[in-house]
Amino acid sequence: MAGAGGQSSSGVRDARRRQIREAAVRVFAERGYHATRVSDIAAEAGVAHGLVYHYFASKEDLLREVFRRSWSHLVVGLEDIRQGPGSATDRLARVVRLMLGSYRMAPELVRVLVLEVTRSANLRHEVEEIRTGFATIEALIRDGQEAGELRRDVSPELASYITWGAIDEVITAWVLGTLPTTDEEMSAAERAIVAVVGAGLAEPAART
Amino acid sequence: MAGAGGQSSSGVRDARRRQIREAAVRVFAERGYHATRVSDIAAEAGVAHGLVYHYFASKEDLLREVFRRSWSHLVVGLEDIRQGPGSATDRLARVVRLMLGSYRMAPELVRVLVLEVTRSANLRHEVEEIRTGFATIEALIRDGQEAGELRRDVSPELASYITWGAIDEVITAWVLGTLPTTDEEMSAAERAIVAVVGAGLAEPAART
Amino acid sequence: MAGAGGQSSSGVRDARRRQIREAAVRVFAERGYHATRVSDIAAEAGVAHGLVYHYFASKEDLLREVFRRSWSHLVVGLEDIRQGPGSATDRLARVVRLMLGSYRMAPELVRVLVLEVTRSANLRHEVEEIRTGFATIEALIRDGQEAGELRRDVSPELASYITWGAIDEVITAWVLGTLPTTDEEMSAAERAIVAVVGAGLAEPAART
Amino acid sequence: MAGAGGQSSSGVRDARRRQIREAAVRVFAERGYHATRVSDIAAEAGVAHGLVYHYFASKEDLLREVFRRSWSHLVVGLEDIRQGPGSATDRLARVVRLMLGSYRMAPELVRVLVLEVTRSANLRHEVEEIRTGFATIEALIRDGQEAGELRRDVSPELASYITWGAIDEVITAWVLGTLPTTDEEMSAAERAIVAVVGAGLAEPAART
DNA sequence: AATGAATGAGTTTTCATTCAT
DNA sequence: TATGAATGAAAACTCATTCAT
Repeated sequence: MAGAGGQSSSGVRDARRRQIREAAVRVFAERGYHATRVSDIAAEAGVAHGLVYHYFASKEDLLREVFRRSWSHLVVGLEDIRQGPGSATDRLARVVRLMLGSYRMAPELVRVLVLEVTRSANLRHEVEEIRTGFATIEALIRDGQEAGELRRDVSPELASYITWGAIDEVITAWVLGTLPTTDEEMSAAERAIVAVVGAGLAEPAART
Repeated sequence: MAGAGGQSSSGVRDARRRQIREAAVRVFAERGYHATRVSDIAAEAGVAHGLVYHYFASKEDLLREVFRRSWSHLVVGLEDIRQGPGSATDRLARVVRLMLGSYRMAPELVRVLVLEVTRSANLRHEVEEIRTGFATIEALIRDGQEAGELRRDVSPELASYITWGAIDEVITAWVLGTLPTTDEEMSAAERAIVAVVGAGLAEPAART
Repeated sequence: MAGAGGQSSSGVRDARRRQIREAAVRVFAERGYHATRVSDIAAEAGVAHGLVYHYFASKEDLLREVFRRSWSHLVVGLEDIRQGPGSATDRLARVVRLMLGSYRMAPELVRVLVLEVTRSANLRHEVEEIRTGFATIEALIRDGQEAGELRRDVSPELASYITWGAIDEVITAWVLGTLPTTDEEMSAAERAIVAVVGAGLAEPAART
Repeated sequence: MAGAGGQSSSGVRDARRRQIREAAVRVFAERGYHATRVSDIAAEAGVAHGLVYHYFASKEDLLREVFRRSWSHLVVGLEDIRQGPGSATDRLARVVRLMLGSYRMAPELVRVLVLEVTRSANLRHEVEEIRTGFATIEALIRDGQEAGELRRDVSPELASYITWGAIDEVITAWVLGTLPTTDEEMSAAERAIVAVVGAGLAEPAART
């Protein structure tokens, strides 16, 4: 009984944490981190605002948690792609698809990641974690260079920033509404990034 | 004589405005817009905080002013490049140089533009103005496509976001300290962006 | 039980609101609305100043609330008198007694009403509500005229302003300390107003 | 020359004082004393706000000055009436006419006197001076009682407050716009006050 | 005398966080 | 676990007053 109780209450605990976390994502996305009040999050989650502090140490901790949860998910996906099959160009294309796809799946979450975490000066530590994502792309590009598929006159590090920047800018444009987000347009954006970055990083001899 | 007097007192006013604006840039860059107190700006400028309100209506107004001043400068530079001589690829290279160079000239200012204004949800109206910069790059790319220099299978609009994203990401990395900012490294970054975006947007037949 | 709980917690809320409202009355009366700081009110109520904003939207809102609460009480009393028995002169006397009596009961409150609300240009909307009180007196006087008890050569509207003015001036004098407020003196003032206004408004034929 | 110069500059000084004082009256009337900024007054007068402090010690001093200037004018008028010819009732009528007439002449000024000075808790000293006005009316009424014209069962002091209150309330209503201010209506109000207060204070035997 | 830039004390208001229940 | 009342630090902003020119 204690065990079951423990489990079930642990499950309840997790459900509550999740409920609050997801409410936070929506409100952060809507109003921005700084303009969001803890009571807004609580109201969105349908709980008393004091309860937020049972589950999270602070407002910043909540943002951090939102970030970690989703970011680690992305990082795993990127690592899978890097270790997976296909040419470097194919795998880069898959990276673009993963990143842009995550916006399609959870635009509000991505909005928070893009507008709040990535650019926040306070979340230096988290920004470090973002580097993990870059590092995976960087490794993927280095692999491609060593395999003779990708040009070697550009450092893998810089190449990863350029790739990431292209993706990030498009997502930001979707988030801010400066690029349309119909399925058609989103697919076109995906193809455009793949085409430009693919050609831009390809070994000259290998360019189509 | 009255005219001269008017000018000189106007000059004093302008000098003060500028003094406060430049102090604001430094403090915004150092601590971020939200974490900056008006009294920090006043202290940095060496004036009483009340004086800030003599010259600017509010803290947000100050940020807006900082943005407009510097942004319009950049926009003019971009437009000059677009209308200037050279192949589309040459002019794209000049765009990259202008943007990255502005960071070299005034890293704190660019930091504010990049981290605060560009991503701020409150400054929607200003974000609109940012589009002007994109539009110029877009026009430059369209010109290149029509001249047969640049590939036509990517819309000029998306191409401009990709280009901008590559530039923006590198500047952000400089600002956040995740990429080194020695002269050597900054030049390497410039060459990398020019190389990758240039090749990525080039008409296949024209690729070297 | 839930109901009782709801009631009691609502009762706690109401008690706090009341506690703060009554503290506000005392401090407004003591220092005047403009010179009163929200923190003064909080201190008088023995709570943190932030709590004031838990219960009232702003300092002005608090004044408005004080006004509405007490004014509506007076208006009800006036209306009761108007509809009650007795000659018009008797009922006018009762009106005087009600108004002056309210000062005896809650001099601080009346002081706020008289010095702050009634004369404030900002509370125009509330000044509208004050007209309701006048209107009741006006109706009472009109009734008296139609019954042949009161003179008809003075409009009921002007007569109500004159009556009200006599009452208001005496209360103001009490508030400002320019007339003594011993029981004896207050009764004398009441008799004086009743006598003068009564005779002044009486139908000539009916004058004693 | 020195003498002439002194005179003329003294005349200039007086003109400036007057210019600022009259501007202050208009702005106080428009926005109320507390809500009026010194710079508003300066702007209304068309001078720099620093200049206000060359002529007046403080904002409160300015209000005090406005009050004294006009109040002493009224007090002189009241005293003239008291010492003048006619029955007590006639002279009371003249008092009403003087007071109401002053509103016709300078409504903004009267508005300041009525809404700001008379009711201000800060201007205790000035409120004392107001008593002078009451005292004159009180003396006039006492004279009438001693001459057997006015009833003796009401103290002259209370009678003066009642008279004053009737006048004050009507002026306040004009100021706040709750009574119409056409010539016709203003004359009707004057007649009403004279009729009611006159009959109310008359010796019973003498009532018409 | 005149200007208006400069000062800074003072006030309202917000909101993250704590805590009694 | 859950509530929401209570706290108080912190920050933007105002404006009377001073003062250099």
